[in-house]
This record gives sequence, structure tokens and C-alpha cells, in this order.
Amino acid sequence: MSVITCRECPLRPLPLFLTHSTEELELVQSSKQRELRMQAEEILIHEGQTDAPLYTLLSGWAFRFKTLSDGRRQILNFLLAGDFIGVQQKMGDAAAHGVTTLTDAVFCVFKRDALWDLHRKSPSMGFNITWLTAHEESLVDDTLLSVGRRSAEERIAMLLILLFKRAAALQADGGANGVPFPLTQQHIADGLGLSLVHTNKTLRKLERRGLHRISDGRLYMRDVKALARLADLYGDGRPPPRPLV
Amino acid sequence: MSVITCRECPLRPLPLFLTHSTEELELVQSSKQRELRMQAEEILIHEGQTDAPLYTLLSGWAFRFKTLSDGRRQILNFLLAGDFIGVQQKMGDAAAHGVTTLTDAVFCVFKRDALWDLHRKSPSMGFNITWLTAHEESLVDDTLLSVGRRSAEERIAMLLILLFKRAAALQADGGANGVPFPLTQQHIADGLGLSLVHTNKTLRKLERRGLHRISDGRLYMRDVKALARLADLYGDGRPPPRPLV
DNA sequence: CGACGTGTTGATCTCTCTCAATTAGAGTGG
DNA sequence: CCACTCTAATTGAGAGAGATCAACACGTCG
Repeated sequence: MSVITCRECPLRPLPLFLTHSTEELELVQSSKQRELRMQAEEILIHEGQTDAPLYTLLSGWAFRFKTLSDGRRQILNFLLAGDFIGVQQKMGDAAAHGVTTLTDAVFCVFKRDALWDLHRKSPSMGFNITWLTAHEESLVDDTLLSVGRRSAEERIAMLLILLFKRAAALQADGGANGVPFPLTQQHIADGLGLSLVHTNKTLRKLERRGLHRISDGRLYMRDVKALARLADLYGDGRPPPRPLV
Repeated sequence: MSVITCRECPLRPLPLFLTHSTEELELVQSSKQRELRMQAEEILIHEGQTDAPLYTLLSGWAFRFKTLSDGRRQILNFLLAGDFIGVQQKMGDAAAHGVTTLTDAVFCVFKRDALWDLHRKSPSMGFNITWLTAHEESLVDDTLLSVGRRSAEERIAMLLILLFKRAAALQADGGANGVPFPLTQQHIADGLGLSLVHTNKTLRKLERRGLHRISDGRLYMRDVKALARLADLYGDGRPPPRPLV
């Protein structure tokens, strides 16, 4: 099987990657070590692993997570095509979180010091990396708000909306016929700080109310408005929270 | 009152800021617009505010937060001297979170496009910014693990340890005589996804057990080991979580 | 066909929330 | 100097969302 060059990278058409010159692509190309193909439910980075390289997720789904010593697991965020992996760990330091695939997936593997190389040789790519990192943080921020302050129903509504949006953005039809949804209920539970059983019950309740449907590994949105209302999701013109002065 | 130049910035002695040349400092200096002094409990950035500039926290404490429309608030993380503020918001975009001071505080205000300027003119500073951003994300990751999977006791133990470490690192005595602790119990509750009442009860329980003491706005650690055990905090030689399988 | 993973549902149990009331200190004004 | 007010901390009591325990259904797979 052939190696994909950055020039023909499937991610290029995405808005985020449009702006770079051919030279910059060559630069990225030069840091790329190889491609890595993994199956579903394989571990890409172990928690506490040192010297993990830098990755980019080319296709498939994965997630970052942390666990406590008795096995309780928290999924920090889900990774879709185009996401960066491994910027968090200071070089030479232990990874503070693990990464596991959800589906079969392809990763681009970069040298550990590609991060510095890119910054040095192309400030605009460096800037982009900062931005991507900051953006990922804002996803975690959103989840933290959910887990800390939303009820189970609200959390699930939120998760469905956000994952749907992200997945839909990667397909041509914009999600009109649903999007792939490879999470088990255990993953949802671990992503939202809920128990498996309660996740199931809540999910069924929303589904019975006709808000969404999950079947055969696909997610269909039935009533996005109702879900958004449930999640207290502003945006799309709704007013931001009123300052409580 | 005189304006502090970057050359004489109180943050320079911190490990993170040691490595930069005089020229780089001048560069930062050139992006600095002014200093901003605020009192305790003032809002630096409103949730949803557009075009907020970039800040650095020179002294004092602050926090980032998000709220739901009915007023439920989640504190995303606490900010101490040396922290960056505002990298998250895409330029020209609305701030996804608010920032409020906890104590009197001094901020350095930078031009909105200082971020790009720094990347362009000094890759090594750019790299540092990426790293700082990634590091802040890892703080949020930690909190998410707590809020999603730890019990109230465990969460509070964790918060006390982490805040103590950060605050202690900023003082000469390393926290031997306690550290300033300007949070009210409401702040702790909002940072950990707990109710005020339960936070109070849990805090008192730990205090009565002799694990810590908070008085007169200072935090004293009485039994860090016990707190660390409670929080299931590894590090300092304890083994990382065993891979399950 | 039995074993296993995932989803589903009912029945408790409990941790944490909500409601309510009290205390203590700091600040204000007469 | 003494009410009066406000905020933060504290404690008790009852309620509830979500956890835990237990079974069972269904499809896949060796």
C-alpha cells in the first residue's frame, strides 16, 4: 500500500488546511516518518508512556483518556480526522493521557521534534498549531462545563450535537443521512462522567422522545432544535448567557 | 505609577521564562500595549465578548469560567502569575469563556495580533506559546478527570494539592508557611462541579481529619501524603495506572 | 452451541443536591 | 457605641438524580 504524501493528503480540502503553500507542505512532508494503520480498540499511546511521537489522525475515530488506579476512566475528548495528537506532552516527558482508536484508523507519524521544526521553519504553520491546540482546549472546556454543571439528559444532548456537527463536517452531504457513530454506550458514559446504566436509560429516553436515533453504528438527528434547547446550547443567534450582575 | 518593561518583568526569574534573549524580550515589549490593574472580583473578559485582547497575568489570581443561561457556572481553571489569557479565542471571534479576578491583579495587555507577531518574529517564543497552551489544556484535562470520575472528597483533595503546588512554586519558601488562598467555597464548588453546601461539608471533614487547614485566606497543608492518597494522585514515584488488560 | 460483548430494564441504594436556619465577621450609618 | 446589613461559612433534614446490583435479550464468533 502506498504512502500518502502531504500534497495528496485527504485532509487538504478541509478549511483549516487550505491556506498553506506547496513549500510548507513539503516541510510537513519532511517531518513525516510514516503512516500507521490501526484497528478498532487498539492503544496508540499508553497513559504514562514516554517519548511518544506526534501524530495526525488521517481517518477514523479515536479518543484521549485518563484513568484512576482503580480503573475509573474519563474520556477527555474524541478525535476525528484532522486532529493533532500528542502536543500536550512536554518532550521527553510522560504522556499525561492515553489514546485509543474507536474504529480502524490511519495516523501520520511525525518525529518528536517536528513540533519545533515546524515552528522554526514556518511560523504560519506554528501559529496554526497553537491555534489547533487552543481549539482542542476549548472542546475540553465545553465538556468540563457539561460534566460539571449539566444533568445527564443535558450532557447527552450536548454530546450528540457536538459529535454530529464534527462528523457531519467531514462528509459531503453534511449529515443529511446521518453520520458514522462508532461509540459504544460505555464510551459515552466515560466521556460524560456517567454510569453505563444511567447513560443507557437517558439515551433511550431521548430516543423515545424522537430527538435522535442511533442504529447500525450511525447517528441520525431527528430534532436538533429540541436537543439544542435541552443542552442549553447557545449559538446560532441565541443570546449568550446574561451576566449575573 | 511606572510601567513595567519586559526586561524587568517579575516573571522573568520563573523557569519558563529564563531562556529568552534580550532581543526577544524587546519583541515582546513591542507588542505590549499597557498594564491593567484590577480589583478583586472584577470581570476581565465577558463571556461572549468579541475582540478581547491578549493578556498575561503579572500578579494576583483569576479564573476562566463558562455559565449556562440559568446561571450555573463552571470554573474551567484558575490563573496564577505567569499564565496566558485569551489564546483560545480565534481572532475576531467571541470569547468562549469569561475571565474574572479573584484578587487584586495586574495584567499585561497585548495587541490582539501579538500572537501572530510573536510566532513570525520569534519561532522560539511561538513554540513556547504552543507549549503553554498545551500545558493549560492538560490542567483542564486533570480537572475533567476529577469532575467526571472522582468523588467529592477526592476532588477536593486533588484541588488542594494542585493549587498548593502552583502557588508554592511562586514563593521563595516553597509553601512552608502556607500559600495565599483567595478562593471562597463557592469558587471551589464551581471549579469542581459540586454544590456549595456539599463542598463546605467535605472541606470541613478533611480539615477535621487534619489533612489541611484554611484560615485567613491562606492554605496550609497538614498531610500531603494522605491528600495525595485520597486524590489517587500518582507521580512522585508511585506507579501509573495499570493498563486494564 | 456456548462464550462474549453490547444493549436494555427493573429494583434498590447512596452520594450529593436543595431547602432552611444559624453564626461570625466586616462595613455603614446614626 | 450600637443597631443594621451583607457576605461567607456552617450545620441539619429531607429529596432526588444517578450509581450499583441483577437479569435478560440479541448478535457475532470460534
